Amino acid sequence: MAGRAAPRGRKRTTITDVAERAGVSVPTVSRVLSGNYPVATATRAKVLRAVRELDYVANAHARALAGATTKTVAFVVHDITWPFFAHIAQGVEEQARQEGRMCLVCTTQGDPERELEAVEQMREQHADAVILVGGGFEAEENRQRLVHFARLLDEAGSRLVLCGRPSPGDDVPATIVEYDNAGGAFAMTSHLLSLGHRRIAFLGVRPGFTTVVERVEGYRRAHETFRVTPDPTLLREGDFLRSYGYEATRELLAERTDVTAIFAVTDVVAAGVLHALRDSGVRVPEEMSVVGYDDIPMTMELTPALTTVHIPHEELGRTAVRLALHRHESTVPQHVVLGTHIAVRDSVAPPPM
Amino acid sequence: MAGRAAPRGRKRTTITDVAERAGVSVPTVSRVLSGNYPVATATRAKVLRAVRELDYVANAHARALAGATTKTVAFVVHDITWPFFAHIAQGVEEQARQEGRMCLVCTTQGDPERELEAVEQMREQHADAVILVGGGFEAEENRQRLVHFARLLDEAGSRLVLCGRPSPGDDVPATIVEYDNAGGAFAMTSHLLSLGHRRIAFLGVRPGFTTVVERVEGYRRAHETFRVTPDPTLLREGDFLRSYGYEATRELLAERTDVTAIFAVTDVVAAGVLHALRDSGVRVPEEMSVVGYDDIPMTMELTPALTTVHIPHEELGRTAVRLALHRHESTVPQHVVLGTHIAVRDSVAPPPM
DNA sequence: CTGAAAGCGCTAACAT
DNA sequence: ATGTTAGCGCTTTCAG
Repeated sequence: MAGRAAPRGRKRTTITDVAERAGVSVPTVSRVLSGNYPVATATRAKVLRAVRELDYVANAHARALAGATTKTVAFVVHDITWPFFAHIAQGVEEQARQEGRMCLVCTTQGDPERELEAVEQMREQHADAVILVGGGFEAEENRQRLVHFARLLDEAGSRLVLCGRPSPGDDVPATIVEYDNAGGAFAMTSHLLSLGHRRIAFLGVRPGFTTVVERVEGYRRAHETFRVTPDPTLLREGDFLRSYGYEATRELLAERTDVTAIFAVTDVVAAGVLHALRDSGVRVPEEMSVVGYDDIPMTMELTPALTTVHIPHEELGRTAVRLALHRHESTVPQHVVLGTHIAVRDSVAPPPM
Repeated sequence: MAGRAAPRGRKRTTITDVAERAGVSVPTVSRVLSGNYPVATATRAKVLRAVRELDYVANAHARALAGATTKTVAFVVHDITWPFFAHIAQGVEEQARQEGRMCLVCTTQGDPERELEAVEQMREQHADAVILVGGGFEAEENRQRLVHFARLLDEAGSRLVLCGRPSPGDDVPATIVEYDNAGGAFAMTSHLLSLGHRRIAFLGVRPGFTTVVERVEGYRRAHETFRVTPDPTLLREGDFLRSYGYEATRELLAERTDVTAIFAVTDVVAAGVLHALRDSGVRVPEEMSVVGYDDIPMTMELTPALTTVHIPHEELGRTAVRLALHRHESTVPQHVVLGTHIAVRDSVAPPPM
């Protein structure tokens, strides 16, 4: 004897039960359910009735093992409660469903170790695609790890997708779906510069963190274009927390009075900035302009409504899934950059004086 | 011959490859990896080395099929971009990971049909638990469907969990994790009544939708307790959208002037309410008190900061997973109601005059 | 159009 | 402590 005693879940109805009840063979049931093979109408009817009567659903694992595709897409994010990720996840889920896939999620809380574990787990699950969402650190070690994952997944017939993260190198079997991160920051900074702002603080620099690096680059390029030399002490290091925006702003105000605009690395940080300015009695935008990045719904609730850079979150997610699953079609590119644009609201004005 | 030609993904490394490379039998590799069986140290080392060299990961499907448990937990939500759901999801994910499970997500956009499909899919996946998050309609048909699902999942050794939705009946094999929805509304309404408010509008009634029904019930009970008869025309039907809050408030203001407080069914609706009041020149809280429900982070950004009912989102999610997975332990209850409480902020004051 | 037979990769009794 | 064997539930050649 072999196999094991039913581990806890007792009798699940299997395809054999259906076959017996319908008075046909197992493969016939399989054919009816797959629907990709000729089956007599009467037979099909018998089978379907048995299926219904028994409340049968196929065992996805058996199916996957026998060779049919997995029908799952995996996505790995830092934190699903951050609107930035939630909205991308939304796009992923939508497209996945449209393509007949289920979604596996993993959150890493920004921990590279957990990202690693997550990818391993996804590999075990044989997901059709593994989508890594959001920025990461540029360290060579990370880059190599990504390349390695890309190859492993590729060999296994799956696909690594980097969504909102730059390519780890040419010739890596991965799908890259970026948004024009630097471009958005460039446009926003230009917007401020063209209004006359010359001392624009950038809050939330994180050396080596891709997302931020790109945003800072856009900030710099705009300054160059306007032939303005940005004051390096105006670039402040920080994370993505609201509390950071608050504190950094208080410090900034305590230190100097020449700043006329604040570019927060994310909308959430900008919320903290606005709060600090209100607490300090600095009027926005009359005395200080404030801008953010991401365009999450909350920006509408801020006072004043926040001018920010719009990212096509849902489309990023949808595109990630679509490109990965259709990578074998010749018309489907494997590296795209989606556009960003400024959403002008009420938190920007020309500098005072 | 049988089996099928590798469908697209070519050679995945299997346990057999590892066994060969390590010079041991397949079950030995299995034992090393499961770690629940004595294995000679030297053998273990050889195996682990082979695993590393080959970048081997076990095939989750084969494993599941052979009887080991699935190691996945599924959750079904309306919309992952709603903070209410995202935060519960966060708790689910956290606890699932802690219990060594992966997470499957499905979003239904509130469509009962899609909820049905989702549960079917989850059944195929043999998730260890299927967590339905959020309210639903009370229709008898839905109730029966839930009971049916509960039984099917139970028979299959899985578990239906209702998170933030009342029990569909006694004697149903399901885990219920609620929050004190009516209690929160009761406390909030009492808060307003005790400050002297007598005309409290409730925006967002949805007949038959569990979440709302309970909130309205709390509203009513509080009125009874204060021996105030609520004006039925003050209960307005609507959905969970910000735009509804806006429009309903404009209408309300156009119709009558005696209302001194507005209870919005959710914080998002409250955001619309506040916006409408600002546009109408009604000061909050001096001329009108406004409260919400859910306590999502955004409430801090509203002007004024919103007084609302706090729901322990993360804990709901964590509890759902924990209770479901440990349902066989005698100390683990299968129906809990987590507490809610008011979070007092700046949007409430005594009525004018 | 349908059934018989083989095998996907793994785990769990059964023997040593 | 390790190898042998059987089988999880399904899909897929291959025969008829």
